Amino acid sequence: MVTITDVAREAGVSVSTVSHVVNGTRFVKADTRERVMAAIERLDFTPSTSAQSLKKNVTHTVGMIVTSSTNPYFAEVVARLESELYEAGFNLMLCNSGRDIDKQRSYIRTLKGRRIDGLLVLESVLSDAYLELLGSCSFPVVMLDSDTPSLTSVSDDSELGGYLATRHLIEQGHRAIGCIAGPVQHHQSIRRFRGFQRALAEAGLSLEPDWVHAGGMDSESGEAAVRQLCRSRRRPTALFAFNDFSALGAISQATRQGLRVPEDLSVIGYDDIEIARLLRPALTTVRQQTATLCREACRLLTQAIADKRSDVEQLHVAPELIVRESVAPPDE
Amino acid sequence: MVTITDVAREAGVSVSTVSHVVNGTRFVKADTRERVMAAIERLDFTPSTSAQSLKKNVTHTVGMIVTSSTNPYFAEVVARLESELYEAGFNLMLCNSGRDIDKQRSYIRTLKGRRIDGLLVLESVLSDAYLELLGSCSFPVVMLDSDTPSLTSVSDDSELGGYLATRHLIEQGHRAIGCIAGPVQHHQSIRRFRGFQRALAEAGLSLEPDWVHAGGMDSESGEAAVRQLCRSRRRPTALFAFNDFSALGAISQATRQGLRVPEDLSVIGYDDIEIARLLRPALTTVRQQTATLCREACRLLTQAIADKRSDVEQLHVAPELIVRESVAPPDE
DNA sequence: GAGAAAAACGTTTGCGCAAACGTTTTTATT
DNA sequence: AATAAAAACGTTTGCGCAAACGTTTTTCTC
Repeated sequence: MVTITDVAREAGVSVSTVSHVVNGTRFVKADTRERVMAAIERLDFTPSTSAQSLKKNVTHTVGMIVTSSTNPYFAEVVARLESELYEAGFNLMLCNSGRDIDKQRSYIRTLKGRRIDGLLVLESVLSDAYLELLGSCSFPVVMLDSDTPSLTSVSDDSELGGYLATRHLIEQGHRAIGCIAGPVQHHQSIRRFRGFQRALAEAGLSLEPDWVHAGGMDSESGEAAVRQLCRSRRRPTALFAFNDFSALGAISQATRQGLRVPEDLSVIGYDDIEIARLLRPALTTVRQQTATLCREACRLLTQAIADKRSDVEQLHVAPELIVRESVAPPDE
Repeated sequence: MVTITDVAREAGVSVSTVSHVVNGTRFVKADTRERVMAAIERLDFTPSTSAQSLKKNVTHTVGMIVTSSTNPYFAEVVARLESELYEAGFNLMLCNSGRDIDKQRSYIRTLKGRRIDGLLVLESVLSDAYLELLGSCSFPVVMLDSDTPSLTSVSDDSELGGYLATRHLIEQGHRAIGCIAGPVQHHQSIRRFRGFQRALAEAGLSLEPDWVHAGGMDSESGEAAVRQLCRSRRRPTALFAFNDFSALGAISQATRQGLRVPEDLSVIGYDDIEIARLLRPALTTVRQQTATLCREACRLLTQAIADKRSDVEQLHVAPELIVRESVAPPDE
């Protein structure tokens, strides 16, 4: 590898001058500067980030731990954050934890060793052990979509989202409303459920325990939910699925069982993934303001990095109801 | 930050001993080793990767440049590769190029500076300038889904995939077959088109120029294709969309125009994204063997890194036809 | 044209670590 | 008990770079 010393020799100057030309940290006479730049060009010199980091104690690297970047919503968040960070001069180290505490531990160790400047965490479920690990980090940490009191976070306001979705169903005339929730540890799912309850209570509707189906936020749980509901005596006329995937599964299974959506069963989702608008019927859903969410997360993180402080802050981004075709008044 | 010197002082040994304990590179008496490990634990010491890299000239880092990781197929590839690399002891630096040559150049510069051990590239379109940049890298490069003669690559055998898709349509009795292709520079699209042509020729069918719609491999181009086809005098009875997204768009638009799928129009996609099986009708498509593809790419890269050589190699992975519901015999 | 000030560059150190090279201590051998 | 051999650890250098500290050269000033 070409080093700064090679360049200095080639240009007939000292390493110091090369360094100052590269970094613009000291005045260098025009023709000297040009000689140096020519040498850099000729030798294809790129300063070693490792050496720079060792010296300057910053790495311009941000770690990102995510449960699994295959989930389209997660994938979008990752891509957006990467772009934002690039603009801010940081590179992204991507880590898929797969919800495995050993991998999480291992990644945090690695990232500590790499002396990352900051960390972003996007996980649907957080264990206590994990939170403790995150607390032990000497760099700023920003959580996405999970408000943990001890850490800075930026989240979709899922309570509001759950409320908006449910109220929409109620306004369309539904009084028998079920939901396809996520796992009980899933914090955003809990918040959506709270919004769901609030809207029901406000409308004086009771919550039928049989109509709540806790699943894994995937299409399978949507399918399972519909299968289960069809076996019960009374069937809800509308379903609030806590993400678009389970909504898809629900619609898919309903269609297979001869139920028409939305005539026989209305379904509302959550997330507004790209294909939501492409389905027939197009999916009515709640859209997370991903762009805002990511911008804010990036802003909080880079600011904490720049200021070298990190007072805990909890930000919420309001979601938006997207009305399409999968919800209609009940047929009665 | 805690350094190896701090640990040495805390444990009452030399830095050398600490280093050897950490790396297991020399025998250390059991109780000395325990003292050192206790000190490491107490101080929460993690060796600085920057310093190690500077010394050992390896970074255990692999760069990955991808057009955009939001695309679900790309997202899956990224996630899989990250997992494979993690197993092999590497971390992933994710870079979204957005097809912008300036960003590509900038990322390659950064990655060179970071002295990455290897690079993975997943781009749908490659410019000459970009290829030259990639050629100038001193670390091994593995391309995904784009066979460029000068670089090692692992690709889906899209010619075969295009052939399989088209032959399936023909076997179902279709003789009027159109396609929704990708942009002309898109190499995988070109290969799919070649397979398409080969299958048609083999069946003695002619290729109707009006029935070929070149788009952007997104849902919009699928919609546009169907709109265009419906305006032409004679309409094909089947469509081969070069990816699932454009198939989705096509089906969505066809439904809107009152065409039933598959009764009035059969549609076959490519990729087999997760939701393909959830649609009604479930999407008949060609599945890329992503797992194999990623495993092979990772194997080639890590091997090239380990061997410090990199003889160019071109690998192809055979895709698989997935028959579902969106293709049926024509109605005549 | 002597001295001071400014301009332009050079020498050297230390960041944290691995490992080559060295030293000391212990154990075995006679 | 003297010596050799083996065991266990220490000292030091250099990886590539930034920048503190220094030096030399040039330009003013009177």
